[in-house]
Amino acid sequence: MVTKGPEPETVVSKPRRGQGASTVLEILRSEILELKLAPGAPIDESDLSQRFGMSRTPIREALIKLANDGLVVTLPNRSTIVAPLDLLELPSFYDALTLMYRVTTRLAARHRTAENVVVIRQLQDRYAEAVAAKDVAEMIEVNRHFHSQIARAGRNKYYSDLFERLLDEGRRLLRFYYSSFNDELPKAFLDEHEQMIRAIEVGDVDAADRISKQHADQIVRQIQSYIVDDRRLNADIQL
Amino acid sequence: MVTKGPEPETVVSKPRRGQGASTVLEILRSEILELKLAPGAPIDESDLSQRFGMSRTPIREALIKLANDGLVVTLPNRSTIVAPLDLLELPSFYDALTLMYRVTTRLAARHRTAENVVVIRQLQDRYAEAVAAKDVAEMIEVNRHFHSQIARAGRNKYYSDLFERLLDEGRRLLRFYYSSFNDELPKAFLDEHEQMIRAIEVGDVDAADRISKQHADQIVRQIQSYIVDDRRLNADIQL
DNA sequence: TGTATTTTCTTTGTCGACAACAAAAATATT
DNA sequence: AATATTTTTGTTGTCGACAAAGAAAATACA
Repeated sequence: MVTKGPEPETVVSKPRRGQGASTVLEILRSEILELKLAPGAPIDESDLSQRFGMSRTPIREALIKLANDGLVVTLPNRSTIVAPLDLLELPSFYDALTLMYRVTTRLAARHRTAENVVVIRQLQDRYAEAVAAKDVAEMIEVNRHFHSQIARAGRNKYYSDLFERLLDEGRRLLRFYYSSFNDELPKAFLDEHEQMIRAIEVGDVDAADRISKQHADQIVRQIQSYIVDDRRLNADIQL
Repeated sequence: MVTKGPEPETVVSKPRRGQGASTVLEILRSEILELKLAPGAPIDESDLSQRFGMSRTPIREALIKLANDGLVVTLPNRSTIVAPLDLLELPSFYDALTLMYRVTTRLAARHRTAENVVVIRQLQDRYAEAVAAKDVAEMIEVNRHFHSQIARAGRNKYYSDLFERLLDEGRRLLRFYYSSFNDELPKAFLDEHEQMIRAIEVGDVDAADRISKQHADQIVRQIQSYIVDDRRLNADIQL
């Protein structure tokens, strides 16, 4: 409690009323996703309270929301911990991720506006820059926004909410295993992204479906190169 | 604040430490789903605090969780309100509901244990009793548990979480329009449920898929007919 | 009378303190 | 010495109170 180890120490100036919880939420979320906070690590409310210079109440609110997103686990009367990476749930994760890739991209091909396409293209450009600079962190980050924007273009909040949750969890997994991130895969992504954008732009639902499935398979295979356990049972579902 | 109108007044004896928020959460959830709290109605923290005989802190925690489930909307610095029923989002709802019916039933057909089937059959029996007794409230309630249990038998928490959220929202819709609940549909459900159980029991994924899609279409059509009957808002709704 | 400004009032957001619970440490018991 | 029991310690869950932000009411002004 008193000893101050080598921990992440992002602190901000005291935010406005009503912004306390959300700023803490965002900072903690990114620290969890970037593994600055290790899976399973305990989270002390008093520590955070001191660190962010506010009382425990807004800290608590942020933790409740993180628990709802599955990023932390609350142990009653005991400390909250960063959600462990449960390898047994990976097959479920693969299954849902693949399905969400498909339905969100399909819907985007149907409902996208011209403005949507512009925003998505900008993110694709940023991704290309990250690949050129070999900036893995930036690649993971931009990749998430890229697909998140596609999902929003599909205009189905149920899907985009779940998809963003899955993308976050995936981001954590990629971080965990990103040592295997070689130079080839990011370029393959770049090409697939380009095809994806074109299908969305033209409104070709079938093409969007095909490419997004291929893309999901690619990602899943990458993660699986460590954990060989493919049980994506809905991968071939006809939509 | 002082006047006590004809409001729902479920009060419980003071719960144990750590149970405060969750009991409030469950009571509020059911009151929202059963429309005892009208969509758009403001929720006053002090009122609830008095009603449940606890401080505002655990009340607040419950409200945060309800907001995460989309059942209430928090207006910053102003009162929280019960989430409105947004008719413009119905197409998204139909789409997601149908897909979740399908994937959860498919997965259940693969992963169900003997024990799962027993529990599901018990719920089917309860549903049959409710139909015989023409107890609409019980039918809606049991129907939700029936499909929720099927989803859990599929063992994919991403799907079952989303599905339960959708079922809850659907429950609220059915409540809202259930004046036109006639005698025929519930029996059709009974039959479809029976087929569904059999497909799950035998492990026939294709049959499970077919029946669940049929079932979902049935429900969507039912909701749509209510809305067309009650209001003429279908001009903007994609049918 | 109708609009602009000030004041009051209600409700939320935040705070510091205390009580309850569980784990860890210390003591007793065999 | 090993286990059972008690004490201590640390952390969470809950509380009552206060401050900030809007909304409503009251007042001033045209």
